[in-house]
Amino acid sequence: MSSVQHLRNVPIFSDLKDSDLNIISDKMISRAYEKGQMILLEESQGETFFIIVSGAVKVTRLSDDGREVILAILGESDFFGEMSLLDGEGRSANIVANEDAEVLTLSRRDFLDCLETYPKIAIALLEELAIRLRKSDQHIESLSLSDSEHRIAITLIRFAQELGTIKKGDVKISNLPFQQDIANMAGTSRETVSRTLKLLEEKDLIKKEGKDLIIYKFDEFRQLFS
Amino acid sequence: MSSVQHLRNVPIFSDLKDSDLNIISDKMISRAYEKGQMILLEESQGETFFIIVSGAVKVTRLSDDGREVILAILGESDFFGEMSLLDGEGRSANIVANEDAEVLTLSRRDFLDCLETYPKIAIALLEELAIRLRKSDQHIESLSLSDSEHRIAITLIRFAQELGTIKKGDVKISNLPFQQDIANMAGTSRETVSRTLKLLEEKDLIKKEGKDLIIYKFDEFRQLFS
DNA sequence: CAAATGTTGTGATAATCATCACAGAAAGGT
DNA sequence: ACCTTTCTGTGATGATTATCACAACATTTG
Repeated sequence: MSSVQHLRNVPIFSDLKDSDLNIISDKMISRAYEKGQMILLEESQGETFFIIVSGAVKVTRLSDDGREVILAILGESDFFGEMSLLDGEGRSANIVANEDAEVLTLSRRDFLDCLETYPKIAIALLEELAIRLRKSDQHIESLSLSDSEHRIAITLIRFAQELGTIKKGDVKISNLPFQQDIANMAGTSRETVSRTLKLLEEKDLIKKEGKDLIIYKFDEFRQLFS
Repeated sequence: MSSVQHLRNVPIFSDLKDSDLNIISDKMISRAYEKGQMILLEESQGETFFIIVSGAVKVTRLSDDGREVILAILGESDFFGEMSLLDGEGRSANIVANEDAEVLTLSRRDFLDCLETYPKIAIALLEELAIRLRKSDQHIESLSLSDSEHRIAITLIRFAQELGTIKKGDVKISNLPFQQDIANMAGTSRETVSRTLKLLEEKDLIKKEGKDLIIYKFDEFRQLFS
């Protein structure tokens, strides 16, 4: 797929004419990262905007004692790097390739020019940030209340919404992240994730199938863990 | 203070000329709320943008079992309500007056017009949302890692940054929120907050003075809880 | 200024969950 | 196919912290 085709799939660019997309596309540089490779380091200066063409990355923060908190896992057509371009602060998070990943990058200068030239992009970006803020709020809520079973269930729901495919009310999450990553998102330990997944399976709410996970009756499941 | 004066203090409007501010100001309606009064209800349609002139509000989410999670406490010159205006989703949080509060409101229509007419506002708003997202990320981190002592300390740091006044390296938080509210932000219980504040005081890191709280050597304190 | 209401301090107890430890399973490399 | 590394399952144990219960203190209200 050409890089213009990719841009078209990115929500904040979807409103633009082909001619404008071409102009932007020409300014972008393609890069590839291997699984596990660090794409952006916390504390470094933020000078680039990234769009994911293929693969997935995780957005993390590291505590002083070296433990990792996963803020989000991003996939195809998601973008990142905009935050420090916008507010001028340093990076607030690390980005690591969670699988082999290919990205398009745009320089700070070109990105900000884009915002000025195409107010629609600015407004679309506002929408996107509003959505992310909403997700953060839900994340905060789930971490504040509730026991680990709820937190893990809510984390599964997040994955389902991002990566899941629906089939007659059930949702299948292909390539479920490792238990350690789920634990780092749910704010619990890897062992608790293991035990809880078993528990949910015994209650016939989910089913593990190799690398995939099926959530039965997704709507009811979501209801159950509100 | 006139309402134009207030607008001038709001970051997203601070770049505008007086003449433009006047135009916007004319479209705004002033409202007053008493302490404890609900300003916005979760799930209701979002049709209004609010700016706080005086007083304070808390942004909360309620879990199914009725417990309250406080996402933020906002004060003078802060604004809210923009999220559902931007992404069209329903409200994601409740807003309650935390003390008697006076606000200026702008309708959905006028707010969106503003964004189109003054691209600078859109960009300033992007900045503000980026800052909030950053704070949310920190909040998520603090809830994910760390024991209750850390979480409470970090909550105090957040208050200090929002409401505190510095005096020779110490920060004084006037009118510290109730322990129950601190607990709801830190994701812990009211009793644990009580015990932890005592503990921090015994360690000579903070001092309670009636309704106020002093954090000694704020920089070191922040270092300590990273 | 009493009474009522709201807020804080503190002990005792029990539940949840992190941690340690290790075995078994799966995936990846050569 | 074999070895190595990574990931998962599961028991035992102890630490942390929620919860209950109630007294003390503070603030508001009639």
